[in-house]
Amino acid sequence: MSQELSEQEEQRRQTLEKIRQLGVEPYPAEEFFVSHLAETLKKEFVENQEVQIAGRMMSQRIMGKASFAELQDSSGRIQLYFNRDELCPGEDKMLYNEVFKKLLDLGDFIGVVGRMFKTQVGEISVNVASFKLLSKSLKPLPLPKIDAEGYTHDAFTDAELRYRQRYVDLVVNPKVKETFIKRSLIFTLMRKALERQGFLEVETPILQAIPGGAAARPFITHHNALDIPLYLRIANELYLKRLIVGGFDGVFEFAKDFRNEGMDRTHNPEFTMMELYVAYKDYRWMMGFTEQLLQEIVLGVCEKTELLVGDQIISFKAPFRRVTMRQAILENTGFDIADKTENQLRDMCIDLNIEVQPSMGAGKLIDEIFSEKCEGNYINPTFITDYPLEMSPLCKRHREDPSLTERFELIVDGKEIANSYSELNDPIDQRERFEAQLRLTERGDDEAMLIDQDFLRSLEYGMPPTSGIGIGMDRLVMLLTNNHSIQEVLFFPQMRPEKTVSLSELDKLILNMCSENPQALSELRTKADCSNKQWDLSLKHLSKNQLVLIYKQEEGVFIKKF
RNA sequence: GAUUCCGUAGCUCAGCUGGUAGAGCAAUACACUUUUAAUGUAUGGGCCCUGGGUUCGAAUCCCAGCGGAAUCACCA
Repeated sequence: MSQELSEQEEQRRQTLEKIRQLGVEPYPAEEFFVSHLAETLKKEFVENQEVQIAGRMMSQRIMGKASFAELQDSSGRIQLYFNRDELCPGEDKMLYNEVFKKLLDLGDFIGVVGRMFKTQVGEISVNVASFKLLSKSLKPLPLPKIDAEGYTHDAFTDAELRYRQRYVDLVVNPKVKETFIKRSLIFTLMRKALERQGFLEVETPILQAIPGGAAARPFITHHNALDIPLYLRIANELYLKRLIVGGFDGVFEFAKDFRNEGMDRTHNPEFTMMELYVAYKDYRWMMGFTEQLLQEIVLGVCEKTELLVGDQIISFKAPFRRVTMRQAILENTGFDIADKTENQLRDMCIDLNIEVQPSMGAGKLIDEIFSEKCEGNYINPTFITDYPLEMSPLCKRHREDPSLTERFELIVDGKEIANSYSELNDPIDQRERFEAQLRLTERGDDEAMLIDQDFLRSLEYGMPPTSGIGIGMDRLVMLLTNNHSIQEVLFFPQMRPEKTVSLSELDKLILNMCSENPQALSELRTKADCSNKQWDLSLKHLSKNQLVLIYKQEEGVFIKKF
């Protein structure tokens, strides 16, 4: 697909040619030895030290026989000083006059050998003795500039462009890079903490025949050889529990899960969840473990337990507050949900102006009340505990109240960050709960769970008492990096595909002659003044890009706009 | 899915109640040996998101579509 080139892109291609004509390879193969990173050189300045550095040239200030440029590597930027007569000591000033001044463009990768010095203004710089083009850039980058007062001008801010072309975003917006470095650090810290406990990192299937472990709509795909539908996992819970049955004491997985639901600033179709299962523990133990884990991670990432999210200060200092679901609803609405029937709960929802559907059971109704009226009010980390039985089909009954379960969710900044159970290990109870879910499906709840027979079989062999937790990693990263949209913490958030249809003149001509009303193809052919070959090509192009529809009927072949 | 806002040069944006497309940065050319949002002079660069309509005339008004953002709904 040949896209029209802008003037600057044409110029850069011409420059590329000139470089080749000079005998310089714009994409050399060999290694360029790098001795230092920009940031280290600035932090540990040693006058006259010889260094070799590489990166993108991000600015150029040419002043006749001397010039300054900025080199950006993975660590940051450092200034380069090019002096014509030092760079080209002999008669031939080509390298400076031609290659550096004219043939290098902003964004090009160069490697530089030189010595450290400070300019008169005190800026740490590299006095370049020689340089080498490492890779030519053919597209101009957006070039935000920071002025003396620290204000950024011409910042590359268009969210659509930033997400679609994250590589550009990363080159040009250092804050974005920071976010992703922090993301990685969060994963590393969590992994280390889990390994320190002796837990085993495992991998379980992403393609599942029965999508279980959560209430959500799955993506469906198809396996050709087996000729069966397969689902992208919505959770890995049931597999991790099988491993506990198999005799591991603690297993965890950083799992990409997939849910075929709406997209907005807190939901991406694929997201990352850390799930952990520990044998012989209960949800109370897990609360203690979780608050220690999070406190440790927050300390590691932010160097303190308090952090600014939006305009609120959130403290991750353990212990976190613990509130039962019943208390939470009582606190926030004045209603007591204890011992209420489904109908009473439904009336309660109506009183609270919460929309209800006939498919909703008692559990779902309580969940609605909580998420509508309570969840948003818990800003500091809070464990909400003891959820109603019906909405927690994989969770053990509460040891004191059989209508409740031993479950908690961790709410921070009004949003769920983690969900945890004393896992249900009674196979008969588990089968009944699945069957209850099945009845919900029949009532029209398309998220209720299917019965995973093999999982039940594994429970029948016996699973030790186990506590499990799932932590929404993307949301955790959002919190710890103070980003309020999930797209900002995913390198490549899901976007609608770009329409990259480029049409030839003839394509456009034919397209303009078509309308939503079908017309005979032969009629159109006579109007279009072109060769048969061009005609054929254009039609194929247009129909391939779903711009026109060509179809056959008894009366002949017809064409219409899609 | 609903509502609101947005789509103009490589980037950031201006362009009023319709009348020949603008600025800064970037680009090109020239000058300039410690500058730093370097500077000075000159020059080039636009399917004004797409398709219809109204009009003598549309970047501008109307309709539809595409893409994005925000809010809500759905949803962990």
